[in-house]
Amino acid sequence: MGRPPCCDKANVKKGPWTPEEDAKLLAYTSTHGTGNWTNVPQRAGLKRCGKSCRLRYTNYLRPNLKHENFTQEEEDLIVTLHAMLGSRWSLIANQLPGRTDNDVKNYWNTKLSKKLRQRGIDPITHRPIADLMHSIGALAIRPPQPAHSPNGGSSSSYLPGPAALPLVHDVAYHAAGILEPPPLPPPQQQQQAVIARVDADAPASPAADHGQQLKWSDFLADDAAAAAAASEAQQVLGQYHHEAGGSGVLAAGSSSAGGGRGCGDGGGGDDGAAAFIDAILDCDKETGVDQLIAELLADPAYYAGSSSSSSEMGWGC
DNA sequence: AAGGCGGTCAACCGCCGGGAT
DNA sequence: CATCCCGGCGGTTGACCGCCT
Repeated sequence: MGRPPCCDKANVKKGPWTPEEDAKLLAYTSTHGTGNWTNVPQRAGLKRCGKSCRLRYTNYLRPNLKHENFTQEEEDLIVTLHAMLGSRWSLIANQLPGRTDNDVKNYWNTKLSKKLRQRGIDPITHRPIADLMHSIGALAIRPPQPAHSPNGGSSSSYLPGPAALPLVHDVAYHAAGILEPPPLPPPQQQQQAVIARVDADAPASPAADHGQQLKWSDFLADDAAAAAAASEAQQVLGQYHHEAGGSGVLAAGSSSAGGGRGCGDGGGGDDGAAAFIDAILDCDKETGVDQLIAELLADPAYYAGSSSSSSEMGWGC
């Protein structure tokens, strides 16, 4: 059962905001601050839904918002973070001062995803499209994967974390091996977090030459840049996980549609995946690379100068 | 000049997690 | 412990605009 409407839709104005409405909302927030949005329309004299007021404020009226075009550095950062986090627009926007999640989302959907596609990169997986086709062919002969979702509602929403970590390598466009989303490991193997390679013929990646299996830790240990980037994603996710209080925030794949968010009531698949994440985080702590993250995030040159930069890909303007 | 078309982006919708009661 | 309510999130929609034919 969904929630009832937050306001009486019959008496609520919809559509574009007028300057007068903006002025009222700004006047109210400047004197009373934000919060308790459900009461804001009444107190500010607006015939709007509280949600609409909040959205208008956070996406347009809020102080310190940037309204100019995205810079090359911001583009690079969005692509990098999207490769690591998927469509966690609020998380990505948090790394871009003055930008809102709506800004980032729109920019991605209208500009960046097309840029990537034009350059032969799948904007969802951040892998070369040609390699994707190859891996699709490999998947076609694999035995079917067990259903992850008990209600079948969001079977496409595998964890972005495990999927994204090797993609950090991919986003560096070093053509790491084609990796599939992590299979749900049996309990005795969860701590090992072993990922099977789909395509043994893929270009070299750490440990790629040494067998059909590799561990996340191999990536972390063998490539400092990838380790740092991966750890960065984990730290961001971990922080978000902490802030959000635990469950639910790690689910939903980068391309899941139709409200595939959250762990819901916690199917077995998500439990396994959560353990998988824990194993990665533990590994990260051991290597100590998480300390690098703050420095990397604080240094724009990391994004501009790393092999993952768009300049290397030539997709700058 | 006008209609079609695609791109952009503000706004809406439905769902979720978490705090309050 | 259960329920209600609020804020937040991501996906989607639709109005607007500029370009092209």
